[in-house]
Amino acid sequence: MEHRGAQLKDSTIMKTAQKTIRKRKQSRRSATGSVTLQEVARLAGVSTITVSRALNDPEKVAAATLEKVTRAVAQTGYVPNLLAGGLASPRTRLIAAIVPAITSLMYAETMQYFSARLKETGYQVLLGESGFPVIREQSLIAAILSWRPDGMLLTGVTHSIDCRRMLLAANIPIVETWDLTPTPLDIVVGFSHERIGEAVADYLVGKGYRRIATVYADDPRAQVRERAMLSRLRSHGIDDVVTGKVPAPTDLRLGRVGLVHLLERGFRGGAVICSSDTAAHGVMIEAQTRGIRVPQDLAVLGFGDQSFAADTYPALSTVRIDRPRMGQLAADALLARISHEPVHDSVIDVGFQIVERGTT
Amino acid sequence: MEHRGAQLKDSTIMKTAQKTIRKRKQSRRSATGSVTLQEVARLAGVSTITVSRALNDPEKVAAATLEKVTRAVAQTGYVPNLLAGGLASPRTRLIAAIVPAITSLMYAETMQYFSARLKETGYQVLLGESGFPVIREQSLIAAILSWRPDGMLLTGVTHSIDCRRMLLAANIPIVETWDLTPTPLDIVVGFSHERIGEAVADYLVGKGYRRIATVYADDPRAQVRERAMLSRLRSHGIDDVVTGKVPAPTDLRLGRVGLVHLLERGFRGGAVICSSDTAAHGVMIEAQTRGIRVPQDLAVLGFGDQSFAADTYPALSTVRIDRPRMGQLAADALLARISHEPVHDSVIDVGFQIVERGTT
DNA sequence: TTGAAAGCGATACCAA
DNA sequence: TTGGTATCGCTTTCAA
Repeated sequence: MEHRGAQLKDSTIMKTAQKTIRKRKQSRRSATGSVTLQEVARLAGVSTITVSRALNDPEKVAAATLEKVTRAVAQTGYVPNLLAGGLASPRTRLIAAIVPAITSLMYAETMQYFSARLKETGYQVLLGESGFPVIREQSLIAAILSWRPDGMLLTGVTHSIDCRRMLLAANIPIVETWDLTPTPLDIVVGFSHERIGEAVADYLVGKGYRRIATVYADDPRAQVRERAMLSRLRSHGIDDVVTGKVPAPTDLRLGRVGLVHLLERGFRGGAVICSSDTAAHGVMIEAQTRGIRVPQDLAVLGFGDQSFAADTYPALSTVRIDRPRMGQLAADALLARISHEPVHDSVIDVGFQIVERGTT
Repeated sequence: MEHRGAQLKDSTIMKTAQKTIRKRKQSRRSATGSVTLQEVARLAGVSTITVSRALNDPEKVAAATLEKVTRAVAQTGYVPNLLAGGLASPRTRLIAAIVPAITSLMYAETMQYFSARLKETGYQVLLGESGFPVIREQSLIAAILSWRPDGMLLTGVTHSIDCRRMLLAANIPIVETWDLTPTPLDIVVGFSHERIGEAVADYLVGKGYRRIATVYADDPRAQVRERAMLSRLRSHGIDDVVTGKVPAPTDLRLGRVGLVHLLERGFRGGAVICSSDTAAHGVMIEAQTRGIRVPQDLAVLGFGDQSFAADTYPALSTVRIDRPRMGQLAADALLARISHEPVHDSVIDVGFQIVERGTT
């Protein structure tokens, strides 16, 4: 009996050992069917770690070895498994980004510049949409943190307590964008919506407008701009602003509807301020349809300075936000934090600029 | 000597064993600083695999156990590591998508519907931009395949030999979109650009237009539409079409410039066909600026039926593509393939529709 | 219904 | 410059 017991034990051990050896010796395709580092290593006649180095740190490998590895890689069509790499190392080469809606040109453009900058350095961007209104942010953040990104971009600076907790617990560099706050989670790259609201008010009053209306989206940042503007207008003695609210995200139709509502509520001429260029565009179309001349009868001011507006639409003044710069600075800030470079300023104001075209 | 050898061996084994035990017993924060399954398991007083099951297959776990696990998860703020999960299992819950440009509203909208559909089933979309013109597709595909996605969406049906090889080697479900082919890599969900070109030609001729011009983007699919249209127009006896080429992606400015060029080349009135609604929009703005009446003096036909055009812009006819449907069908097709459901048809034509508004 | 053990495919650390 | 070995955190397989 005892003998049998020992026999059994032995045979179990042997089986395991054999399995391991067989596995190592085979070096065939992995379970998933794709080529592994092992296979490349075997073909090149070196160890797996050497292949890894040849791929990630070519200068740390002898020229001859590099040559052999390169050939083996080409021959096998090896594609690294970044899941395994990310698991094994403290870097995943993944950056998460959360925007309200990718169909919003403003955010899409920012993402394009952000991604382009990161791609240069071998990072992949994982995109998440928080939607309007932002309700899913928490579960979205949890889902995206599951991929263990090396850094994260957020849109806006307002986050629920739970979100803040999760983000801080993740212990990764975070850059907030499209707004400004003296107390960022980590870094913030954006501009002040309050100052824009005030600047717009001053600008219009300076141009001599007294009869003013708004078409603003139901979006927290737009609301901040509107409130600041109304407040400043009041300090200029203007307190009969006709305000029109539309749901976010805005589109041409909402802009048109917005103007219709303003007219219904008795607004006649003056200036209309919109929360986006798209809405402003819609207002202009509706005005044109009704024979209201822009800018003679009605001035229109947008926000964003979209490419469709810049230098193309003849009669739309707007507030320019330098999106390429914001996207790139956000990427650079994250990269600096990731590589532990000193970050001089954790609050970066990219500013804004009122662009006057034909409408005001 | 033999004895010593045995001793040494033993002590080595013991050291390894001790290390392992220490590790197991500790169950502290992982190297990356985040909570692991181990920690949750220890707190819940169950094994790691039970926690895994409670999270992924709740119905395979006893109610009481589930309760304990749920509490432990909440208490620790556990966020699963999907890199580890994806590495360990044949599923990564990652789907790759490659589009020419995310700032192109057409593609952005398709992606939104595609992502939304996949998010419902717990998938994360990994987005890649191939750019205009498509040159980086191969390195992009390699980079994105490094994340071992469970499936992949491509825009268009034209891929280099090397790309096809890589894609087939990846051995994952693939859906090609925005075009049609009888020989898809796997599945194709799209529409025929040839048939659109022909339909547009027939439509215009049917409306009585003889003087025709084009503003088409330097984009392979747009070119197919244009060629098919020109060919069909020729068969209708129209062979003096004034063609204008602009770089992709189109924007309002390019539309305006496009019309300017047409006029410079002697085009006077008739109909202008554009490769996108955006370009068409630009043409209309330029026309308006020059006092050319649309549609009385000039008919304009776009492509895409963007939300900015649908029911909002009063005078733009267009070719409607059902993007929500295309995005969702693409997602459904991938999901079906991933779960090995029978796929009835690997070529899905979502069709198109010429929408007449005020311009033609 | 639950658990033990063996990987998944790469990188880090240390030694040679 | 190169390689051995031990992970990374999870799921799978198989056994209880």
